[in-house]
Amino acid sequence: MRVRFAPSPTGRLHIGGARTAIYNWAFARRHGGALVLRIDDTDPERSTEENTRAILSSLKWLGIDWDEGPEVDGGCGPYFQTQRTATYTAALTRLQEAGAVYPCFCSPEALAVKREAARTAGGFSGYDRTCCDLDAPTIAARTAAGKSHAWRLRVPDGRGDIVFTDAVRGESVFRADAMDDFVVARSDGSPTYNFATVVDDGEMEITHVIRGDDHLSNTPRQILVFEALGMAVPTFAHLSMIWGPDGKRLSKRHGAASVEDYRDLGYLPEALVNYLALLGWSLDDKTTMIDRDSLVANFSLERVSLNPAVFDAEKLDWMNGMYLRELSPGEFADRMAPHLVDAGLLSAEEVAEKQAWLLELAPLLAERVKRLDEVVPMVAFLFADSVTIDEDARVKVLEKEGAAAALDATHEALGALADFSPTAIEAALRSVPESTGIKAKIVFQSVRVAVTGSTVSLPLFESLSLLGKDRSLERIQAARSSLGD
RNA sequence: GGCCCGUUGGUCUAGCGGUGAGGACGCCGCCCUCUCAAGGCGGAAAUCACGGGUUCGAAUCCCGUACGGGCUACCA
Repeated sequence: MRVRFAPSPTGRLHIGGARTAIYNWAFARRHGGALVLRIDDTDPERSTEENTRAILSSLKWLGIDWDEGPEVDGGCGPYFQTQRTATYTAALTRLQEAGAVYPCFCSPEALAVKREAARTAGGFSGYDRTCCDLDAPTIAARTAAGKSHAWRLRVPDGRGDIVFTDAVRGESVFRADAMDDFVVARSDGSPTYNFATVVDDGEMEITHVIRGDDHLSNTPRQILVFEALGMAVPTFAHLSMIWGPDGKRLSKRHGAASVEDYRDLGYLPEALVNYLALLGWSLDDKTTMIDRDSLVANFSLERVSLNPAVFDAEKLDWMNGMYLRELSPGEFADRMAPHLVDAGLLSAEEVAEKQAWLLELAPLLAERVKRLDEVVPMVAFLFADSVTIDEDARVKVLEKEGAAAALDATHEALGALADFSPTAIEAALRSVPESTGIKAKIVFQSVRVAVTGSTVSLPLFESLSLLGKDRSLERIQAARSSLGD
């Protein structure tokens, strides 16, 4: 079995494209087939090399490897459509010789006018076959006169219904007479999408075309091309779209829409793959966490759902948190380090120097973070020279009865410690309520606010230990002084 | 306009003629607890879009309607 993923480099790898890639990949791996990566860059206006590079790197980041394509030689290259013009020309020649296509001299403007008219009149708005039966002399004369023409595929007269069995949707029927003679080659000779993909899918011996269902309506057209070319028609499988919360195709308008966006936000590739795999496919009635191997072992097109799925960022967050918590402290530290560096909290060298310290910090963060970018605000207090105390926290905690005395007592208890480990700190702090009679909650919260500036923070004892004795005492002292008397 | 696809709690889904319509996210409550989380337990939440059939029996099969989406380009 041979499948392909054929993104067009007109943008970054979209979340929907990523899911299509994952399904193709899983299908290929499941059946021991090959995944071909082909870059459909026939749109010169919008295709860029930068996008191509970004797409490849996103796929790699997701852990999707391909058997043939850019950077991986196979027998069917090249894998960029812009480098395959000779193939399309040859295919077009075959169609010309077979009389399966004809030149069309109609100008796009004239066609647009007719199309509009036909549409408002109600009914069929396809090409009206003006140039369908031009005789050779006419064609020669127009060409000699310098008139340019496109090539259109002639839908065979008497062609019955176009029927195919979609691997996820079942039997699909399209009436051939509702199909118009569409353009296969533009007047500049370049192939259109519906022609180039078919030629390539045929030449590359693709057996299963798994793609978004925005191509469902194109399928009968493409089948006509396969037939005209005398090539085997592959099995099609159309995946429904991924929507934003408003029921519209997911896009940047909804916020993050590309794989890169999600990477930068601190999602783990394994979480994104898991989430996407289950957005439109299910293993059974209860599996929500599925790793790569199980996905490959169980993926099937039959269990792909037909209806569009709304992308639920909250569920992705939850899932990402699950994966984050499965990481070892070392792995977590490695993954979060880039975010600390990006935020300017640490330099790359410091990351290396403070490995042990980061390893202690990691587990504290892992259980309260859903995205890696959330670590930045949580650890900011550890990097700042001093801390600005949240106004609300000051009023609700520090200015309350007993807070000042608690800070005094804490300062003294901690100051006496030689060992500034979390357990030693905990013992010291727990002794304060006993010796002073101040409620434990007030003691802990006062210290927390003094040291972190907020009523919400990482666990107190560990935070103090991570901060270090000197800086902890300084902050407690500073908070205490600010209270006066 | 024409052609095509889809419709189970707010969201992702299981279901493929007989179920108390199951699970997950989210939400609410309780427990745990130095805050926040994480974790554990429990709960609310679906007249299976609507209307007709078929059948002893329909979320499941058929038809229609509504709503949503896609295609209808010398875009992909």
